[in-house]
Amino acid sequence: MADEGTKTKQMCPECGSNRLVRDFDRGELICATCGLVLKDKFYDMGPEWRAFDSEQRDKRGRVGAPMTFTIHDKGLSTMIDWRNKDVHGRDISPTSRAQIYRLRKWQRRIRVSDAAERNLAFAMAELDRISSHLSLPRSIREAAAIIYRKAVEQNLIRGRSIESVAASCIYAACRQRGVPRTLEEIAEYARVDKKEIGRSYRFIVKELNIRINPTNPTDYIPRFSSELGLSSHVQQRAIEIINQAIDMGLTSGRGPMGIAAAALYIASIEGGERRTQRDVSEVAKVTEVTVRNRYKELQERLNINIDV
DNA sequence: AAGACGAAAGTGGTTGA
DNA sequence: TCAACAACTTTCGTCTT
Repeated sequence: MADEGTKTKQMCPECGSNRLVRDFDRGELICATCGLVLKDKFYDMGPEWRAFDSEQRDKRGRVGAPMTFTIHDKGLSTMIDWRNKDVHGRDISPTSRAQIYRLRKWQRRIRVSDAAERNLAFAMAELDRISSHLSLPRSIREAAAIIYRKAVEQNLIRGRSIESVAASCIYAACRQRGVPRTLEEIAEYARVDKKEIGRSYRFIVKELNIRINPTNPTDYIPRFSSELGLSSHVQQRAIEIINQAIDMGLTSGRGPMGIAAAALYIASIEGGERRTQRDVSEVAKVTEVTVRNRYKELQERLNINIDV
């Protein structure tokens, strides 16, 4: 519903009234007197800065979660009274009683479909917001939206927050397309914690029978190594190490990020571009201890010697 | 002083009875 | 539903460069 009578300096070109009203749900500016729609995009949600890679975007982004778009009708909706009395308290005639009964029925129907629409719109906005923060390609966002719609169709949202389901759809879409983002990264921008997202994710994947390959640690390498400023040579070597590790079955049951981190650590030292365990563990979002454990293992089993 | 190391205790999720 | 279990984290003291 529209905000009540936000007065602006502008005048309606149709009727000359200055009672222009903003409808935030649709992003429209409307004349309250004659109903003319003046602009259908009075705000621009896009950032005023440009970013050329995800790091820059992270640094420049300062958009937080909106606080008050969750109350679905902002308490402004009208309800037809259940009593069969008119405004003067008199009984309503049987003929108009039947009419009013039909009106009530329709109002109920419209209101629920209205709420469903709104929830969907909210979820889509949430998908957009998160995926733009993570610089995800359009195709992933679309995939996430499709998953979300399926979840709605099968009534999987009930009992779960829209936010957590939206976030888990993004996670699922990323996993499906081999563009891995960690749960952490998604949780950073979603208004739900990692645990919640993980729970919804598992549930939805199970219920919708989405087939998801186990994450390959090599998928993380390009992103991590670019964040560490490592050369493509080192990057290549890290992938090589991981593939060897996979062949020897060293990766099963291990967290893919830990493996990726360890391989990058080894490769960076071999290539003379040493990064500290701390640096590597930071971009991979694991602890130094994990990096250490993994890299000790890899070093031992693959007979890699690092002379410092 | 920073980085690397490893022990020990704690956490959250999976599995199998 | 519960306990055992593996992977990973947190924390902290010690060693190395």
